[in-house]
Amino acid sequence: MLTKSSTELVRQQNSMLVLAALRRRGSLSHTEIASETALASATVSAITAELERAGIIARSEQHVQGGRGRPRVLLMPRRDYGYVIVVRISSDIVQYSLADYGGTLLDRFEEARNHDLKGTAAFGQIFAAALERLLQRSRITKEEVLAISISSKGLVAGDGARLIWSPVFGSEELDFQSLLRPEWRAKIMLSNETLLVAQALAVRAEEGRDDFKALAAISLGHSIGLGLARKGHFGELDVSAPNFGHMLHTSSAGLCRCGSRGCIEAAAGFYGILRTAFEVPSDTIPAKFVPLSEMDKIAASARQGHRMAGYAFRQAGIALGNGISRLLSLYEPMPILVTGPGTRYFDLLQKGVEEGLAQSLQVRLMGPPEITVVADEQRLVFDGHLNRALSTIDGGLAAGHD
Amino acid sequence: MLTKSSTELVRQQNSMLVLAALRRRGSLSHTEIASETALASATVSAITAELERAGIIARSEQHVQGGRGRPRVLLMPRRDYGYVIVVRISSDIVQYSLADYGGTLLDRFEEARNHDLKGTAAFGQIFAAALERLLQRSRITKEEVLAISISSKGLVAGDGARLIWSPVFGSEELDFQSLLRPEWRAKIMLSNETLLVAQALAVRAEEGRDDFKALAAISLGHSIGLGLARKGHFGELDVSAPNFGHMLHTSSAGLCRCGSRGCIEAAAGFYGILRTAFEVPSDTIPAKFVPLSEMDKIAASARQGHRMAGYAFRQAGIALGNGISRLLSLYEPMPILVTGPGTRYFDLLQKGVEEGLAQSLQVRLMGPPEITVVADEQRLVFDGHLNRALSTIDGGLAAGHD
DNA sequence: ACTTTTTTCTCGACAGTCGAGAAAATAAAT
DNA sequence: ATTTATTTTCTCGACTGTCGAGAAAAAAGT
Repeated sequence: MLTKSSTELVRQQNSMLVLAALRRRGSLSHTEIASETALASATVSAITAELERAGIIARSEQHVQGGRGRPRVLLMPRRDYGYVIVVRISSDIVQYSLADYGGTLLDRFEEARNHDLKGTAAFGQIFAAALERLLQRSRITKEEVLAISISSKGLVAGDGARLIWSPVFGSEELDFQSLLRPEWRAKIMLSNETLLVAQALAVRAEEGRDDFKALAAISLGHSIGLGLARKGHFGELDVSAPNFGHMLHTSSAGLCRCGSRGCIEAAAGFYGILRTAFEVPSDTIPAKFVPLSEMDKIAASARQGHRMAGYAFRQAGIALGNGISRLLSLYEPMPILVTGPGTRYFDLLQKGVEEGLAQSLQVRLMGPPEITVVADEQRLVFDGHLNRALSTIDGGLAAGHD
Repeated sequence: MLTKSSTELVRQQNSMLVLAALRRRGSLSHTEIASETALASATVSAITAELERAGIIARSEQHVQGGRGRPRVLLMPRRDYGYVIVVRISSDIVQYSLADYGGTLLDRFEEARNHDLKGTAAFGQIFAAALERLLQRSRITKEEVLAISISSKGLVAGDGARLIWSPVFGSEELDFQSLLRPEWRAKIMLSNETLLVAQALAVRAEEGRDDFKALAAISLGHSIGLGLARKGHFGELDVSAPNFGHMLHTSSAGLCRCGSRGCIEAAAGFYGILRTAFEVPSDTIPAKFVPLSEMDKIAASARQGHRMAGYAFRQAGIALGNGISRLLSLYEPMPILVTGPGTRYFDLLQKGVEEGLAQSLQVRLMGPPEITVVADEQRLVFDGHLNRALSTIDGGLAAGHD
């Protein structure tokens, strides 16, 4: 059932529109906002006055200039309105970053993950301590932090705060909400890493052509991640991170470290490729973590014509291709963007991917999807973090009184 | 990018709300509308007055009564505001129905599909002629028809007017928009049949509990259909019909009549089951159409312990189970509702389905989905038709002037 | 100093929702 | 028969929001 609308909601929506425009473009003048949002000049005045009064945006002093006429005065988000903490949890390190409300990076440090310390309880302590350290280094109080955006590989619950399954902690659930709630008033956001990649790529794509509909980001590495970004009925971006890596590929295939058999990851993840290449029995997990150098060696021998190594990459490609074909069968056609450390072997995977794709009616009808390799996954993840955190902050601001 | 809002849009949204409430409940009084929509009484007055002036709704004469106080006067959609034509295209017959704006069925007839007459052109002629006949029988003009809602099994294009692939016409595309556009001013809507089932079931589910999130309807028969209904961010119902039946099950499996190999349908559709049961080579399509009596015989022998017959249903179940597990991997957990003629063999399929489901991490984590058999698919399809057609008409009415 | 140009701001008109209370219409009580 | 109580519907004024037009502001050219 739909929910009722009111004049207040109109203002809220249009406020968000103005804030989003400022976010996209950094800073805009009164007239630019009007043309960007299609709002009347008078409305822009009303909204910006309100936002300014609330201390959310400010007018820049030096009016940049050229031609004649009254100089434009630029409006922009006030950088000191608050702060955002971004945490990227990966298998070997945890990266903590601090950014301001304007989206500029203020501080960053990394901590190696201690693999001896098992369990979520221990991690929780280290995590909380690191956040404290981040505050102290920049002399910021908890109250000034508006959002804490955390990412990990794995499966995130619908409420966006609980990590249900992850390669790092297995199925031991990790609830960041309850971990941080008492002390922090910031909004806690937990996202799958590849979801953030999809978000960042979708924002980029929207800036270019405006016929953007949907895209899928696939991250290749030790595990296989999928992020989906689709434009909803009302023009809003709808991102999700389905459990692609552990979707069933073939029941006859090898054991996955999640405990099931035949997951995509078990064939296309690094350890799966290694297992096939070295002809390790398919019901053993060869390594907790496969260093890139090891993968590089297998790739090199594959490129020199080594049979099993080539076969391993080929099989991985087929698993990916089949998975993508199923993805496209269950969603609409969309371009595929591939990131992650595994992209350096994409030449070896490609033929298998094509083979795996060709088998389905969907691909025969619609043609194969456009598959592009995109570099710099870490940058995309961080961009996605900021994007998501800042725009939900803006949403809350527009909604609550302001 | 989001789009701007305005006070007019507010009225539009709230008008839709009122119309939707009247649709759901048949007829409501002023106060009932107010409580149902959470709108203020004054607002309800304004909106209903407008709708009444436009001839869309009317007050019923006999005020039904009980207690004391001023009697309530009931408002309801005016049945003679316009008409809706519903066409269900199935492999053997085409059913034409006429309903009024109030949603009551006025006329219905069926025509056997002539299987000798191949091709979409011939079908187009027969189709147009049948619509004319439907008008004449009830003495209605084309101008009074507000929507023509057509359903078929198969794959419908995103624009909701073109049939891209269907078991009936293969990949010969059928564009109902261009077929009917010049003469009819009605809105042409083409939907996958199982999508309509999902729509109808979702509407039913929403009436009961209001925590409804999503559901999947699977139709078992000669082909396998999937309809997905999910509640969007703004409370609206988002239905789609992905190409589930022709999603890849296993590349090693049999030939599908779509021309690909290993589709779910090729294992779980009637002809697939028959093929396995009779050990027909897996690269031949045994029959264009398998009569139910034939399937009943196979089922009977399976229930009496015949090995290959039981195996065939088991394999079909596994294909379904794997498919559902993949569906749940790529979407969120949701209940599965099974309809169609194939449900009479569900006892034989069930064990295979469970086996096929059990193989994935998703199911291990979230538990197996709730699977329910729902009877009377044809009724659901028709309900879905009316629901969809009438609510899009209402949407257009609220949007355009009125 | 005056004009031109461009941007920003302000004012009144208009569209919508809401709460409160008036008006309407009936049943029960006197 | 009249009054009272009760319930529903309708109406009025206040409030919030958007919009177009034009005034005010602030610079550059003449």
